[in-house]
Amino acid sequence: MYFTSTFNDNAHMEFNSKDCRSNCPINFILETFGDKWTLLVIRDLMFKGKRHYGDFLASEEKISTNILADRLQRLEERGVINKTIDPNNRSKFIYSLTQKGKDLLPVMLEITAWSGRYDSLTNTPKWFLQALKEDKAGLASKILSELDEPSSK
Amino acid sequence: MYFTSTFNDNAHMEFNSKDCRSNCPINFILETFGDKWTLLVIRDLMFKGKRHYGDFLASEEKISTNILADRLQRLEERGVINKTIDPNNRSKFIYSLTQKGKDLLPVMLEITAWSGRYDSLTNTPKWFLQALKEDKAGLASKILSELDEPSSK
DNA sequence: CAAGCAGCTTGCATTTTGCAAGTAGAATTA
DNA sequence: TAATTCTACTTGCAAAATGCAAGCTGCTTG
Repeated sequence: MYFTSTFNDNAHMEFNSKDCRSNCPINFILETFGDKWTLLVIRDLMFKGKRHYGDFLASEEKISTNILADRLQRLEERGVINKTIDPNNRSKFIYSLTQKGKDLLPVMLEITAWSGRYDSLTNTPKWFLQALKEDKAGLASKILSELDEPSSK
Repeated sequence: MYFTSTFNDNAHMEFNSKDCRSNCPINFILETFGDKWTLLVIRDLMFKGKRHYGDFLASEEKISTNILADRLQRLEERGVINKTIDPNNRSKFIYSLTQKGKDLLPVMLEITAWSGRYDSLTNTPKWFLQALKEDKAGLASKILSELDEPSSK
């Protein structure tokens, strides 16, 4: 079957740690994000304004198309992202973060801070790392408000 | 060769994103922690007072011994943990977090907060989630001080 | 000095990943 | 309106990572 559900039938079905190796919160996040690719999709949605399948494929880490399809489906199943038809082009889908996805922002920001400290070649701009130190909450709400703009492109 | 270095010869060799798929901070953390097991070892060191090889093997997620050996070695190479001989038993090694490892605490706490919000079966105690909301910094410094105690067992 | 423990290593079957190529439907172009 | 292109996948297969069991080695303990 080629058709896949555009809206999440299982939105009411919570994914929780009964389906996991343990009820540990660290393990819980690993069961969804514990691989080399999933968090890059979140990054693209959260920080890079990417919305379409082809946008994710074009990222510099070069995710392969079968892995991307698999990860997008899993993220939708678990309520982290939404998939809707692009009103401007009915052959395209728009992927976006749900509230559950947006709530990963503090995790993403702490990761960015840690990498900023320990990767001498990090591409995070100085002003961003500075803002992380001096006004994390302000930075976070700015990023969230940009996410809610009709289009960030 | 059976013998492996007990102290990190490459401590001066920084692992940075030149060896990675990109210079992105999110990708940087994935290159070390982007798998199903590594972060559980960090959790055991950070929150559970585990120190010995056998302690990690005994965790409820049941890591297998070859994977554990591989992950411990990688973490040591990358300067996230230290490996020393246990003075109480010269056939044992003690693993511990370096400063670089301890600096993952904010990431771990945000993960715990997120899972606390979205996993209805999380095993994180209510008081811990409460403390995360109300006094994150206080909670963090308490955890760090416990890490520095001579033995938390 | 024999037995046991702690920390691995090795071998092999299973699963996941990575790359290339193919497919289906909507939109665009000729 | 027929052919081509665009977008989002699916499929097949080789390569790599994982999982399990067994084995090995250097202490320590009886």
